[in-house]
Amino acid sequence: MNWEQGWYPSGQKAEQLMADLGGQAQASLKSGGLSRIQEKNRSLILEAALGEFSMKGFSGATVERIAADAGMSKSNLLYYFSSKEAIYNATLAHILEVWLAPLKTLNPDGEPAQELAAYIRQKIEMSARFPEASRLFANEVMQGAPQILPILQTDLKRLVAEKSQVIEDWIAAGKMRSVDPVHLIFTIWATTQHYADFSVQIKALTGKDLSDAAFQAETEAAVTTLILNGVGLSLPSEDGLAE
Amino acid sequence: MNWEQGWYPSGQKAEQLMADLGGQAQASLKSGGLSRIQEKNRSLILEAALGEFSMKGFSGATVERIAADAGMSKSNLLYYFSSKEAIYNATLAHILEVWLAPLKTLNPDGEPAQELAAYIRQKIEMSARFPEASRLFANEVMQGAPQILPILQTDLKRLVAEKSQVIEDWIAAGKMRSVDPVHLIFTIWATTQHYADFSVQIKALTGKDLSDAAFQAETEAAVTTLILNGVGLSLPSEDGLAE
DNA sequence: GAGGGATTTGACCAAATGGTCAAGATGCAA
DNA sequence: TTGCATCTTGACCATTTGGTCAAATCCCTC
Repeated sequence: MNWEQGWYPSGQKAEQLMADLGGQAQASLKSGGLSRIQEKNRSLILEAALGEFSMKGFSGATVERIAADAGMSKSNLLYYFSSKEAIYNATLAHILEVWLAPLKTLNPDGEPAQELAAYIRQKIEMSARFPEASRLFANEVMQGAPQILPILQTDLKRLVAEKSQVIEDWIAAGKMRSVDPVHLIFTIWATTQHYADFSVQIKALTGKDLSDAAFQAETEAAVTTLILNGVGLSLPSEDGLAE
Repeated sequence: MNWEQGWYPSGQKAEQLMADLGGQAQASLKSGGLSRIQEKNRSLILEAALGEFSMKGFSGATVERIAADAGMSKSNLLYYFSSKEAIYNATLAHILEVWLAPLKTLNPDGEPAQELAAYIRQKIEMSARFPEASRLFANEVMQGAPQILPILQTDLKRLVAEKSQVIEDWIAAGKMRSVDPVHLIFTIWATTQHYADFSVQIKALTGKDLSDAAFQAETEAAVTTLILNGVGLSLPSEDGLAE
């Protein structure tokens, strides 16, 4: 599979990618489950792989280093995952679900201001807690999404369409200013993920990043205010006074 | 220089990085200038390198491929640039100047709405015309900015501080809502660059990207409106009616 | 505690890749 | 044209790296 030269996925969908994760190393254990050792080692590997892939990208990461980080030999790692690409896919699948989860919670029956604020809060929380996941995802997409393009085109597209409709409905109901829902979603993604992906730059310029709780709160407030105002909304402040 | 393992820059500043670009391959030509052949080949190499580095990242790009894209042998390329790292640095320096230029045009004496709108327009224009530059920059920063961290900490920090002051002054003059200028700048960077860096995802979801003139216009309008409203401003619409 | 599958590893291999070098080709000034 | 510096390249080298394999060790069941 000619990865380096620009390999393109063969039509696999989210379910299949996810399945990679749960599948045993090589059809072991008569029962379908994973042994305790397998469970532990796979988890160690995925954690180490996330660190390496997010920091160096696919090409820059080495199997040897991932193995060392996971506390085992390269050979042993390749006993659990058949190739570097398999580790990468498993890592990607592992984070994708949790990464896209917040958008799913956008509730059509809620109030736009509350719902959008909650979404932004969750996304910033994700950027603060899982910056590596954000960078891995960014890396994958920037390289042309060779692995997850089909997922973007199907599952994510469906999700975005669904939530765009929610926003359209809010607009139609006169609950918020008329904006293109897709651009609104892109803006929220861009701003919130920026604080994870560019944390080094942010730290170079401000001296802080999202690992600082105060900075996280400040960021959340700034981004939330800006975007809510941007779509003609505002959040009731804590002491009950409109801003 | 142990790049792969996380090489960190030795305190070079923008001027030095820039100098790399203009310096001759190996102290040729009695006069300081570059020969016509040198000029042409360096330019071809930098163009090819931008394409490769932005698409594959530093590790993923190969000298051989860059040379092929530039229409010459690997050996010849290494006659003009002493190492892969040197090509990378030259490429980075080459784009950095133009990439940061728009912010410098923010005029303290202008009106906030006009000035910010113009800045956003320029940034989106950059993302549309030079998406590779955006991706190269994003890649570099995401990997920890090993080459340009000193520039971020000095030149860029100074520039951001200066322009933050401009925004503070606008706020103090009652010309716009009180916002944290740094977060505003980050938001503008994040949103505008997102359309370049994540163009594959955007195309997967919308069917278009900034290479489509109509989509570019639509994006510019959406982002400008959202951010200006976000800071309590609005642009007089073309037909003279307030929106 | 014996047997057998599961786990682990070091030795090894082939391909890719950054870089060197000497030799040849080309352009240019006198 | 001649001579010299510039330019170009193929052959070659050392290292890195993804992946294989057979042998050992561990773990669990009977």
